[in-house]
Amino acid sequence: MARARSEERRAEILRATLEVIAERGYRGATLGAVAERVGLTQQGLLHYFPTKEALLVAVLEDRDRWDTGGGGGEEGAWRLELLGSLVEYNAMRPVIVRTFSALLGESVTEDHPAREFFTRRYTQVRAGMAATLRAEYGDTLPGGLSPERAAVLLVAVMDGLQYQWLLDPEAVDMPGAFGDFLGLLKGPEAPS
Amino acid sequence: MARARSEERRAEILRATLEVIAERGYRGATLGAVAERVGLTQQGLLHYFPTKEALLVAVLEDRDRWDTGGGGGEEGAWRLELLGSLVEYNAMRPVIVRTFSALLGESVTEDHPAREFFTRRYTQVRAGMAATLRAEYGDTLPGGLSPERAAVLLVAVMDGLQYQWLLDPEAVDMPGAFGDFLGLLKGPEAPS
DNA sequence: CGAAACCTACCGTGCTACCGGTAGGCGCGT
DNA sequence: ACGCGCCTACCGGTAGCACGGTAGGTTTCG
Repeated sequence: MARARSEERRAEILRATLEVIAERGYRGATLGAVAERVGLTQQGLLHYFPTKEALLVAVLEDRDRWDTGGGGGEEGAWRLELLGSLVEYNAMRPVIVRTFSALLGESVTEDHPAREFFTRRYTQVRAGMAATLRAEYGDTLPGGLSPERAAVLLVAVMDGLQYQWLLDPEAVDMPGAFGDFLGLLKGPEAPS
Repeated sequence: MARARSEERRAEILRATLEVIAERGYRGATLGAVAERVGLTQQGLLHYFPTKEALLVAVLEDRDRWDTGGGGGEEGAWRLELLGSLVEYNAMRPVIVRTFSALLGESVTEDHPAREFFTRRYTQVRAGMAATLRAEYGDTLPGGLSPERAAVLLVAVMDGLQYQWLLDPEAVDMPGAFGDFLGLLKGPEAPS
């Protein structure tokens, strides 16, 4: 029972950390703020995660499990049609989007603990997307690009849209815009 | 001479600030680090810019002048072909790209002093792009999108590519990828 | 002389992290 | 059955540092 309670606590803490990072970024986040949100003192929090950085990597690993686990096949093999739904899903989870957009932004700075994570993650995701595209369209997409080159753009559009959407949700229809892009990739439809 | 020297100093300071933000982000940047880089004490620095935030807005205004001034017409009317060159130019200025990518990332957090700047800036840039696209292609792009919808994607691709490129410059050919996207926008070429 | 351009000294705050507790539960030997 | 010791889950105190910012000088130049 104590063990279960402990796991539960850790999950609470991770959720709270996610929120706090969404609000202030990693550098702006403080152990005290996270602790307060789960009803602990800062010292109690450090009992579960020995350092601030440990907390961050736990959040990152959590995410990693989540979207390599739910993604279907082994190497992040998203079905192409499902990508649109993913974006729609994200549009309903602004906190998570904010967290990872903030972290991505910070991660390009020096010695940031999330940098390696994101670097590796993006190469994986690009490879996965490229594989999916190749499986679906062969070596040349309808738009004329190779799967690898299209994959870079696909990822770029997803990230870039998130920033515009976070800054001004009213002005940017994220899922719609992503759909537009998918349309471009698929090339000009023959009939109607 | 003192006046000239002063202006010169301020320019030095802004350049140093840009560098420090590129390395540590705004929140991670410290007045001491900026001061050291221009050979001042932290208090000497505060003589020129009374607060840390004043320093940031100066950097932002500087950028604003730069790329509304150099952009050609009034409302950021970039010629479409020049966008490719801009991306190539950026690929040679990693420090600036890093600075603004880091700031963009931070700006989605709460109470960030750059948030309003980015929000306004993006609406402007989108509008400018849309105007350019409309001038060049009319109300429907070859790819089938309206100028406004294409503008969102254009901006998203530029930003998204920057992050991938900053994290792994070897793996991502930023100008090439952007060229690919422009190709998609322009739709399938008729002849060859 | 007077203003601009600094510097030295200092303050208050906030943050991470360590040290040393304490309270309760649980196994274990006798 | 029961007490002993250990483990988990915390909290109070605080060290140690870095940061942003203020106050008040001092040099330097016109």
